[in-house]
Amino acid sequence: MGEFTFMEDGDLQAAMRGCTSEAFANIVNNDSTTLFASLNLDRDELFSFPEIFDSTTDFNGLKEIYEPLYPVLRQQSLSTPSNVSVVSSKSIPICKVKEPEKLRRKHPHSESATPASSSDATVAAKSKRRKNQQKRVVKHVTADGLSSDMWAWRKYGQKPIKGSPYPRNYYRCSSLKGCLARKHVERCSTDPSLFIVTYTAEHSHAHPTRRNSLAGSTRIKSSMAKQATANEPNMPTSKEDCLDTVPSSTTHSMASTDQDERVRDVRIKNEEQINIEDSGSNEIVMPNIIFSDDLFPSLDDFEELFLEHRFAATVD
DNA sequence: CGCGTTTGACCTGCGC
DNA sequence: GCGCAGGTCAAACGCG
Repeated sequence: MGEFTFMEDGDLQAAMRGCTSEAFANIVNNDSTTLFASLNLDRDELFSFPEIFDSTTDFNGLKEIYEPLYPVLRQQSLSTPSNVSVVSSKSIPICKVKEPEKLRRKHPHSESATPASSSDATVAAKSKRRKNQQKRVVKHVTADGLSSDMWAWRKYGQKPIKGSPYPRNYYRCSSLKGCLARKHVERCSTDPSLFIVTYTAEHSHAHPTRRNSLAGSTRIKSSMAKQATANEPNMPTSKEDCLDTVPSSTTHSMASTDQDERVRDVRIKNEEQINIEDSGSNEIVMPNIIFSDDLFPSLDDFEELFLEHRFAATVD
């Protein structure tokens, strides 16, 4: 915490508030110089705190990033309702996502679509939300992340997507007949190691028990992983290879300890709670998780993630 | 036999 | 109104 004494809380808050989409775009482009200019920050000053910029590709990195910021951000969130964007480590992979314009058309009620001018307002007024544009949860996950989905899904369609070399797969919940939950999975065209998973509607039934769902969905998972890696010559395609992609927390879960199960539950919850109303133009990719910029998790969400991870780390 | 995927056809929303 | 693209349906087939 002492590392931040150089910066008054107000300065930090200003910096965080100043992390607009423009600044975020600079992060996306790894343009730190422009980023610091847009944030009105001294680059050298910031780089004197390497823990902020150290390579972090796991949740420990998230902890390292967020822990020093937490009290300040928490205070700010309590005092001001304004949006807060948290600067991610520059080493966290960033995935440029879908066409913003198209998304605005499809999700005219998203914040990013707020008309800035009368002409924009006209355009926005012309746009109509699709009938079935219900609440959506967009996640970017790795192949491992795909395997950790505890729901039972049945594939009902596949479509080639314009502009993407990879097809989109459509799944519906097969745990209960009549459940309206849907999801579609497509490989991120800019980062083939990532998959864009979009959930629509909600399950009309309780979450299947962990063990049962694992035991009952082995076939689903392996086939999903197989599909996920289809059209990708560098990815494993055999069933054995696919099983290799299942994270250890899942593969050994059948005979895991309660401690393991608790940690796994925290990890699963971390993924499940990234609820996004509409997808945005830019997203920050965490390991198995990606946040849309205009849907950036609220500070409360981040706090919960942080506390849960802290707990998980303690258990570990 | 039950439950899964595959895949072409069909439906629907949206831009022009 | 037309065409395009995304989303869904359903028959055929495969697997355990």
